Amino acid sequence: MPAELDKRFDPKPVETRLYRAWMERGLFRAPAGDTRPRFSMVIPPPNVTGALHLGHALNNTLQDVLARHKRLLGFDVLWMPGTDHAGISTQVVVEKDLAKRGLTRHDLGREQFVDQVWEWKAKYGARIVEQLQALGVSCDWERERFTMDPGLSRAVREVFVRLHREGLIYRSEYLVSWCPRCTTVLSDLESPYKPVNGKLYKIKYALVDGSGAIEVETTRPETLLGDTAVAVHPDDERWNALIGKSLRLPLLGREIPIVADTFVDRDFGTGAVKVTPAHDPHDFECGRRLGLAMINILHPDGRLNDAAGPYANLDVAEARKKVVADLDAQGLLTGVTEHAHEVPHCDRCDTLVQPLLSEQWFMRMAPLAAPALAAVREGHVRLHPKSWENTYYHWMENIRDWAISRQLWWGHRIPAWKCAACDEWTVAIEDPTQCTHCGSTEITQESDVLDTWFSSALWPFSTMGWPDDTETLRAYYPTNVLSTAADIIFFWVARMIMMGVHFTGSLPFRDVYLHPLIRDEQGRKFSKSKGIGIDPLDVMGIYGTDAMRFTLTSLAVQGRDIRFGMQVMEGGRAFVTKLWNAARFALMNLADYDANASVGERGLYDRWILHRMDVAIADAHVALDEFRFNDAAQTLYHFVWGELCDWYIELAKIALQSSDEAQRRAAQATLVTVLRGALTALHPIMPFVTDEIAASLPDADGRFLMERSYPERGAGLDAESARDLDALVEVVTRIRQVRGELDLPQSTLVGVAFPIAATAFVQRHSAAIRALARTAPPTCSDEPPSPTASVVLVQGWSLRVELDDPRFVADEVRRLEKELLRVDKDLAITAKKLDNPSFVERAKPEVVQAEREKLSQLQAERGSVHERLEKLRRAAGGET
RNA sequence: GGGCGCGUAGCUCAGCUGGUAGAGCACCUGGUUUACACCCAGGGGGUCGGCGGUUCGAUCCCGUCCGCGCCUACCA
Repeated sequence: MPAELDKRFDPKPVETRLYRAWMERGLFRAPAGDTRPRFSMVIPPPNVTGALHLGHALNNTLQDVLARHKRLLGFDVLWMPGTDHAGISTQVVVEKDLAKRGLTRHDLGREQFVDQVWEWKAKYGARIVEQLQALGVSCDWERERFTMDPGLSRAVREVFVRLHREGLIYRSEYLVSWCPRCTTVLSDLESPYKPVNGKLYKIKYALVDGSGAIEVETTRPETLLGDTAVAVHPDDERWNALIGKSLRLPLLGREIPIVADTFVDRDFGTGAVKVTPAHDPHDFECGRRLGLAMINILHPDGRLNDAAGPYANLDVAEARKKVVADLDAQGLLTGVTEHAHEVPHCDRCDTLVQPLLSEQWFMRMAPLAAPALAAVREGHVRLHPKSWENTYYHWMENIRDWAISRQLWWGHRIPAWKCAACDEWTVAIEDPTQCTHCGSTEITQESDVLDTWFSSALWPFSTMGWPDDTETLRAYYPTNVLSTAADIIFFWVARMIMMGVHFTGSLPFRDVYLHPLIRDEQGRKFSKSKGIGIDPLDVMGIYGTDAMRFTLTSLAVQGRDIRFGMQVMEGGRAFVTKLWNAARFALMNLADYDANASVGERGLYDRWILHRMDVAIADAHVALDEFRFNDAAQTLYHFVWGELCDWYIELAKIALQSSDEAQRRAAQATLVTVLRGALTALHPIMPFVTDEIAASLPDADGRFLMERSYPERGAGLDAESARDLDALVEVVTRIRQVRGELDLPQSTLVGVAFPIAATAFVQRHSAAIRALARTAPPTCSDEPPSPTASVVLVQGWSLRVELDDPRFVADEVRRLEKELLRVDKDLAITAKKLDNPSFVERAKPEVVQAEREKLSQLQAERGSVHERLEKLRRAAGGET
């Protein structure tokens, strides 16, 4: 005796109950020891900074779809969960939190501050996990990892030490992007360009010998304090006579040379460039090439230092103002123009980035990039959509060394110790007690930590126990799929590939799925700082988790962003409700159903829906294999709504009320089979509602859907039966069209007459036609239609719909006229094609043949419509 | 400045290898039929951004222009 379902589905209590039950049953656990084929993924570890956003919801829904799908296919699945310490981001939020209490991290000191961050991590890391679980994700939570876990920290040290030993990690003075607010170096990736409306200042530099002056232009006039040359293009006839002469640096009076360098663009400004090697990336390169002095004019906090002479201790903005004023006063400022350009800002705190000279740890990338590039080129790693591969190639081919040190407190502290005696570095996995170079015990550890992405790059194997040769690693590494956002291809994906190849000898994953970016209704990128965004927890609260998951899945198209407004959720919710109600209908009709009794011969309609289900599930699986999540969702949606509910359930009602016990039982059994099949197929997308319904089906056995598998393929339908069903659908639809166009109410049953040739068809489907098209019992005769009949041509039969009311004649005339217009239009197009000799000659024969058939069909249709119309007009004319 | 992508019904978007355009929502009409008004049945609505080209035939291929977006870049 099946359970009853409530009139309405109430998601929340079901979600919490089921998730707990799944966990208790250990359904997400990856055993590592068994013999089934394996499928593994690592979660892109969310930052412990804050809360889950809609992008996470999308990405993790899609991963969960894959994980559950593979389980239903019989795979041993590991989906490895965890979180990321997110160096700068987390440090910044904790500092902001401290600032509310009027404290800075320096008030606490390093150790205490780091303790504070761990507290933050404990709190928000747990919250993130809760939110992921609310989404229903089936990660193996017993294996949850954090990038600063002891094991992962050991992996980080191991990698650092090995790379250092291989000469791939080195220290160097370099012009880095510096955030004066965070007082740390930023990678290129962490300092995005933003448009700024600046000014272009034209400044006059006088020649020392008094023979004239050169004008240069700059957007950052304060940097002239650090100028050590002015450069011109060697082939520039305006200036090359002056090369080698000296200029008097304005304000400070220093003598600087005029140098030649081809990096100068002769067409920009005056063709002469001031060179500030310590504060501009291009000038730095130029300075290196020419051996120019490098004068650093900045303190790490962004104020000017003593090298700036009278401008010392001003911050950059103040110094600029004063420099400009002083230049102007001395008549050296010869022009100011508006100048819009793009300037790097700190990705985390939006502060203007300053290029600054400093000693940093670097990682040599070119040797690592080569195999990673080849892996994608040769198709061993595939990006989906493929279009991202070009972006990947471009970046990898032009890869630069990676500045890996960060002047932060939160993160993996660099395992390098500096000797006070010999000034050498000792790099070691275990904390050393003395210098390996001179044996001195006067060593102190580097205070810098590693860029967050350093540990993220190891994630696929560090989470599985590397560098130990663990069972987990052997079983689940390399992983199969990585699903992530496209904007971190370089930050993360490329680096995982490089590190994976280098340290494990294997590519860390085969397929990389880049999910679409979610934007708001106006197409803006979601952003916490601008307050643009939708909280997935709100969405789940209002519409239910299944509805959100279904909606997100059906929006996940390859290569296109998603515009998300709350309104699109309605469709998902409606679908959940539809499924629920279909199940309610089934259960109402299964009260006396015995799951163990044998099922006799299934009816035509039963076999049809089983066949349709087979096709739908197969299509959905192909779509999933190709990461076409939207297609998978849509295929199943259409099957459930457009075929199961719209047609099969309506057809089944006939059998269910039938006095033929065998027919009734077959329909009951089919209903159970199809419903369970549909629920299973939808389970990866909508895990909660499907499991909830499945538990009340009469064949429930206490197992969850995930403990079962997809329905077996096979309940085939022969081609002839399929055509028979197509004909039925068309007949019913055509009758409904006539009814609809004449606005007949449901209560009006119309008479329908088929030609004698259709007798067998009518006998087979009489009950269905009556019920679905709301007709009187259909008859078969070849008599001409009565004056008040509407005639439609379907399946080659002239079908008469008796209207029994002269009032409808006018409507019918209008309907036929419209019909005639349509047929004539189609006829014209088809005829034109066939009249074209080159079409008949050159088009594929089967296409020509199809056109010919279409032509004759249309001609017959036209004849019938026309004849009918004439008759009606005559009849109408005769009456009035 | 380069590279990539997008522009299809009022809205949000599907349309794999070229053969007379689809869905959901919205809109209009009619509906309490053994689940579902978050529903059922029917309907209207598109020169597939513009212009050229290839082809018997182009939303789909090529060129170009217009309008968006993303990535990337050393014009100070």
